[in-house]
Amino acid sequence: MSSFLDILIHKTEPSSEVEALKQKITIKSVRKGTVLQRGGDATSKVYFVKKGLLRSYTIDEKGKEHIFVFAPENWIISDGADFASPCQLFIDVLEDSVVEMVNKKLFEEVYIPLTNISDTQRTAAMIKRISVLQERVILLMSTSAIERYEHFTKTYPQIMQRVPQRMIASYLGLTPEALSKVKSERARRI
Amino acid sequence: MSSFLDILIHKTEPSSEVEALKQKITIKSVRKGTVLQRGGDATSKVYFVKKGLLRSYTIDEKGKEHIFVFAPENWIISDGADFASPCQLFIDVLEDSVVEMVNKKLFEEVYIPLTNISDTQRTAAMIKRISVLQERVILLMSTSAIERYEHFTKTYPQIMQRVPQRMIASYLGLTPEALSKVKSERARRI
DNA sequence: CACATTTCTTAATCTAGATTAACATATGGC
DNA sequence: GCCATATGTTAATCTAGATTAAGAAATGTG
Repeated sequence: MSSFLDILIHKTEPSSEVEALKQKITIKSVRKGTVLQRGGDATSKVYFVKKGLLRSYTIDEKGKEHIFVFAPENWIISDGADFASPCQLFIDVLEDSVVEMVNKKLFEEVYIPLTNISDTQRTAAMIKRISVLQERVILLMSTSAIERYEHFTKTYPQIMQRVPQRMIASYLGLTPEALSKVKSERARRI
Repeated sequence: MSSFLDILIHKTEPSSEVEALKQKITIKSVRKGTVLQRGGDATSKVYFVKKGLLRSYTIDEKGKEHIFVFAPENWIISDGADFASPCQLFIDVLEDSVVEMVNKKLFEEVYIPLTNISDTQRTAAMIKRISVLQERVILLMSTSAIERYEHFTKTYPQIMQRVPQRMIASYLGLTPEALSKVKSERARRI
């Protein structure tokens, strides 16, 4: 995946529209702990992570966080809700990062038609996304805590090294104590 | 949503390609109970439900079914896995139905570029899909059985009437007994 | 209609994971 | 290096939902 600006720079016929769009894309260094977007915010942005690590999450009525995704280098992160509705997700910064950001509405309406990425490529990317979410739903419905943990370690070994265990628990739909327990039970069994 | 054939029929400039494609789309009446596709099958199809009701689901190692989606009239149903990998889902028929079916690879490679649906429309449809899956993941991670049930009754009242309660339990990630219990507890509380 | 099959409910028991709390280790800032 | 804060572990207790089993209600079929 190329960054937003990379794609625009390589656009074959530069036009004033493309130039105007480039102006709307912000590059920003953001420090660990910065909250970029809150659940309930009216407008939402799309972030391309050039460097560092971001996450998206919800906070339930009891104040508990549930991590939806981690986004390391070269990932895009945003609220998946259609932009008509207010966003569901918080997005914040887990490591000092550099991100490109663009308004989501702009992204969907202008950025996509203006770029050279083919229809097919973009469709393939979205199908991939849907496929990952499908697997996540199936895992949540049909597997135990330890199975989900083992799946995570295999699927995202890089992220394992970079986030505290309690956040992996949160991604898996577990409390930190439960993950700790379940890991030590497995260790004992082996 | 129009059916596959409807979209092709309204294509502005008919061509031999479009005609060839029409030949590849099958319309079929299928009886309740028919299994259209099994998890592990190498190739997968995309189904448009003209009439009736289909569902997709996995079967875990213990033989337990987990329903992924219901698809009533005018819905599209297919395995969301990218077509490189074997399919994860079973698809079967819950009510005598009429479906249009097309090979998934064909659908992605040929059908999409040949039709008049704009890029933007299709992108919007996929974003909607992603948004629904995002909400499903969040619900599975952060809410109780009864909350998920109440959300389902509000979101899919039509489906409520048409499928046995044990299938709703399966969709919610519950056993039928648990759903029955949780419903009667709520009824008592009110 | 009668009988078989599927579906739903209730109740008893069990268990994975939550909750609470206390303590042990890191990690980071001054 | 010292203290504060964030993180991880363990253990005791609790609980939502699973499992098992049995019976009741509904639905379908000859």
